[in-house]
Amino acid sequence: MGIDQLDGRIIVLLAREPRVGVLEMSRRLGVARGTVQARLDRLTSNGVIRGFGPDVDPAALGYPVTAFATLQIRQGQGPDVRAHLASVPEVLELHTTTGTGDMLCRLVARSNADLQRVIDRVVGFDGIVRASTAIVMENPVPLRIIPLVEQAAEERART
Amino acid sequence: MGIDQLDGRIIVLLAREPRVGVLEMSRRLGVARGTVQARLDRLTSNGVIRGFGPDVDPAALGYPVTAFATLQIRQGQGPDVRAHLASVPEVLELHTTTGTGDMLCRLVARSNADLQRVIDRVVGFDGIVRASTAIVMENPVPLRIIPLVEQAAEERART
DNA sequence: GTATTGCTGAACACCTTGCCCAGCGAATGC
DNA sequence: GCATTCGCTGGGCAAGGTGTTCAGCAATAC
Repeated sequence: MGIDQLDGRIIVLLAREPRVGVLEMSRRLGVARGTVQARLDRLTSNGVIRGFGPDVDPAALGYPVTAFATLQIRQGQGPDVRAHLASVPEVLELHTTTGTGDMLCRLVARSNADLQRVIDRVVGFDGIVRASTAIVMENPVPLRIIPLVEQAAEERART
Repeated sequence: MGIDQLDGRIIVLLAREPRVGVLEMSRRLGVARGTVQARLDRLTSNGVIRGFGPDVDPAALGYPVTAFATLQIRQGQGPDVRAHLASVPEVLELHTTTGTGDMLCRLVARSNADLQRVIDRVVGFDGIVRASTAIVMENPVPLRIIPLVEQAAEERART
């Protein structure tokens, strides 16, 4: 487990310029093409790189409102609630957290008014006891991984 | 704004098999290659597709613990707190939410014990009044976009 | 000392990409 | 009604990348 410096540089380069090919990467990194290919194969089969899925902006799709909802679940209703939430397209993400029956989910909606509809659909399910919602106003740090990758590569280097 | 059915099929196909090229996509979708290229160009310049960055799994990097922290910020300290949090690699994401001075951030750590170190670093900053943390136990719905894309394409189709 | 592992540099055929073009149907504007 | 514009089609072209394999070599492990 873990990545070395070359792995780190590959991931960072890939994150900054996803369009570069293997050959171009090998040129930029100063290593052989086969090396980059082997590293990439290893990183993907390792599970370090899950995939290269397109990063879609919900706002551009017509869903500019994001919110986080904390749900309190009745004991034993977890599986049902999960299935219910998974069936709602506006639920982008769902986590179960510490504490009895607590879940945290990320929602999107077409507008603040539409958010009410989404929340009603989300909480309108037997097994959800209580819900509290926080609407996102700004996103100063969008989901990122580069700093963590660099730190992981650095720490490995000191070994 | 918005996407039509072909756009939706392109995004979904791309999300399921990110490695396919433009030519292969055109074959699978039954349209001309130039069409797929034009749509992709439009989707990326539209901002619907932000990029194709590698999807890195923090757990495989050695950070298997995820948590969400809600922070209460002292009035006027917002910008400073943002800069501080942005400088912490373990902060993967930061949102400001409704309510006075509230922020929500996603953290990762090497272990539960390490999480304490991360939290100390995060909250050890003037301007953060209070923090409450929820540790993620399970992730029944990982970050997803396909259902929303399909819904957006469907709704557009009915126009 | 020997085997193993990982990187290098090169070669090969194959295929995709990026770009161009003319034609055509449908929607739009006059 | 008629002309224009727009998007999709299907084709062609040169250029370059990909997937794969190979031998050589250095560092490491046994």
